[in-house]
Amino acid sequence: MDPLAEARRQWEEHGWHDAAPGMAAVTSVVRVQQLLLGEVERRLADFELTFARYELLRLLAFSRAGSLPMGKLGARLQVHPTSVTNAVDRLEAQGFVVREPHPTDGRTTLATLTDSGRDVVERATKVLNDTVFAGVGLSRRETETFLRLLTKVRGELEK
Amino acid sequence: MDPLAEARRQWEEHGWHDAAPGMAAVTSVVRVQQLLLGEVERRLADFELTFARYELLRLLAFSRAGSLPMGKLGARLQVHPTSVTNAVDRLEAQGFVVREPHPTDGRTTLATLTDSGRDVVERATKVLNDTVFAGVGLSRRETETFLRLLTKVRGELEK
DNA sequence: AAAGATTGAGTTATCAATCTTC
DNA sequence: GAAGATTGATAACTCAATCTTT
Repeated sequence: MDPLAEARRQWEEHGWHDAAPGMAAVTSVVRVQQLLLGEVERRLADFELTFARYELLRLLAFSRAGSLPMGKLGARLQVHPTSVTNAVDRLEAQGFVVREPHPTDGRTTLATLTDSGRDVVERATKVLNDTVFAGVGLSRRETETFLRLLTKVRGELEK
Repeated sequence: MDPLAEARRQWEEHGWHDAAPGMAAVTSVVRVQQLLLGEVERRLADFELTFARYELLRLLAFSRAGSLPMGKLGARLQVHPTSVTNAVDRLEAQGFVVREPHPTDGRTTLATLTDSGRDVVERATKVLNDTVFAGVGLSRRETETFLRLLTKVRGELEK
């Protein structure tokens, strides 16, 4: 018996008809995220990376100089400044990035990709692309619909 | 500029066409979960509950006697045994549940809802139903499609 | 030996407060 | 004073190891 279907059944049974689909959607998103993130992090474990640290490296690798201000990283990844500090601490200890002073603004510090960091992010991307991103269990058409709906929900919540 | 759209653009630009939609889907799910859970927990903060603890109380309130074995809770909520111990520790300190020995099996302990626990979960449910679950930014029809796709992804990942 | 639950160590995220530089 | 980043405290989750009962 599926716990989520059961929860929705209970919601209907209590007469909460207006809220039942939304409850099921929220609970499903939480569960699917847990499963997807788990799968991704299992793959990344070989590289001693979490998804958060992987995303940070990925972003640096996409940038022109392989280097971005801490604040910019937080804005693009949509995480708190503290999380960036934490992640960069860890990545620096692993030798994947280094901290450098900003050339003109003494307040900001730059996180810069090392050769080792560029190497690991390329290898990790290849693995994720092949094992997880290539197939999330939906057809191509379904995936696009799924994305459209996710984007719509996101739009509502971000404004 | 939307960070997620930008990420997908980069993926396509690097020729990772097969993986781009999946990457976007995974990243979107992670982000939407973060936003939805944030919204839910902001509402639950008034009751000093997290979503995990709310779900546990909700499950107990649905049960016949308002009482379930710790292990059963973990199975239904699909979380680790340690998480159940943690959550029940906290809920017990808050006076929302009590631990009781199982009548016949000396190994298992029961988590039992108190009157105060039943009261708080009913009030919290009303707030969540009205403020979050009632509208996740999708039409009724879109919500059902969204749910169908989430269930399909979940099915793939859970097997 | 296996099931049920807990403990303790290690990791990560969040929040308020702080420090430096603009 | 405000922006950028860090520190310290707290909370939550995961994992391996442990303890009790079956």
